[in-house]
Amino acid sequence: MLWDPFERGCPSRLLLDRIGDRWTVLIVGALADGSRRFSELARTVDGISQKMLTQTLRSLERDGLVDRTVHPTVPPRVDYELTELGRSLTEPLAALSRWAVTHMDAVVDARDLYDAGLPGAAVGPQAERSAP
Amino acid sequence: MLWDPFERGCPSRLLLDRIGDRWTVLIVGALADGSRRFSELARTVDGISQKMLTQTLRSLERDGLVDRTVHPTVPPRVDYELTELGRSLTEPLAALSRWAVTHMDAVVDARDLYDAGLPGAAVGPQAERSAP
DNA sequence: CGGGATCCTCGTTGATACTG
DNA sequence: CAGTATCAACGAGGATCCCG
Repeated sequence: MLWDPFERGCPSRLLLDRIGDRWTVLIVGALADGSRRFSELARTVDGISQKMLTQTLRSLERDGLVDRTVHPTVPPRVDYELTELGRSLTEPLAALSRWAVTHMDAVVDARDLYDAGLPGAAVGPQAERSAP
Repeated sequence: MLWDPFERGCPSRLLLDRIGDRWTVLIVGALADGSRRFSELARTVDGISQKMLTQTLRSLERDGLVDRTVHPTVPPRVDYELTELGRSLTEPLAALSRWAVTHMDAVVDARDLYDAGLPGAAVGPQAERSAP
């Protein structure tokens, strides 16, 4: 079938939403180099609530990106690991993260420039005090 | 400076949010092969409201990813175009889109499997009808 | 045509508390 | 430890109207 994220109702747009999601990027990143426990993920992805962690992991599991393994020990222990499909997503997402980190400085500069330029608003030559 | 998206307050996490954003991916994708007018973008990115289009374009402009050119004609005409910085983001985002489109089928299958497996819930061997 | 400004409303998210 | 459940609330996002 033909998928097109530019189309309103297309499932691929929803999928794109999910994989570009704030937490997804970080969780998949945290799982990139091997299996991790629930609590490890919670610690690695700083600031995530258990709710969002659980919820996001469930989505990833449902979409076949993550395997969930429950060890019947006490206390309970649950391991999460990327599937083959999940590993194929690792590179694109890592590239995105790398872009953000690499170009953060440039973006900060651009913002400063933009914010500084707005108050004056007169970017072009002699735009001010022309009409009385 | 050292940027780390895994840290709670780090600006790079916010930046990652923005570039992974639903509309950003599509807008940058639409601008990937050249300058586009506002109305063209609105038509290309199916289902976006003018508010979100304007808002997202402003963010992209502020972050130095997009150039905005106003032609003083009547009726007005505004062109948007990726900057050098913006073009550097094109590939990572396109890769993400490609991943979504390419693996959509696999994800659909995984979902079907997951949804079908949940009702029974008994994945392991002989888990059912054990306790009366 | 390209927006700016408003209003309003869902949904996502985060705290909190309880369970196995 | 690893969730599930519930609740409150903030904010993203859509619809609408108006202006240059």
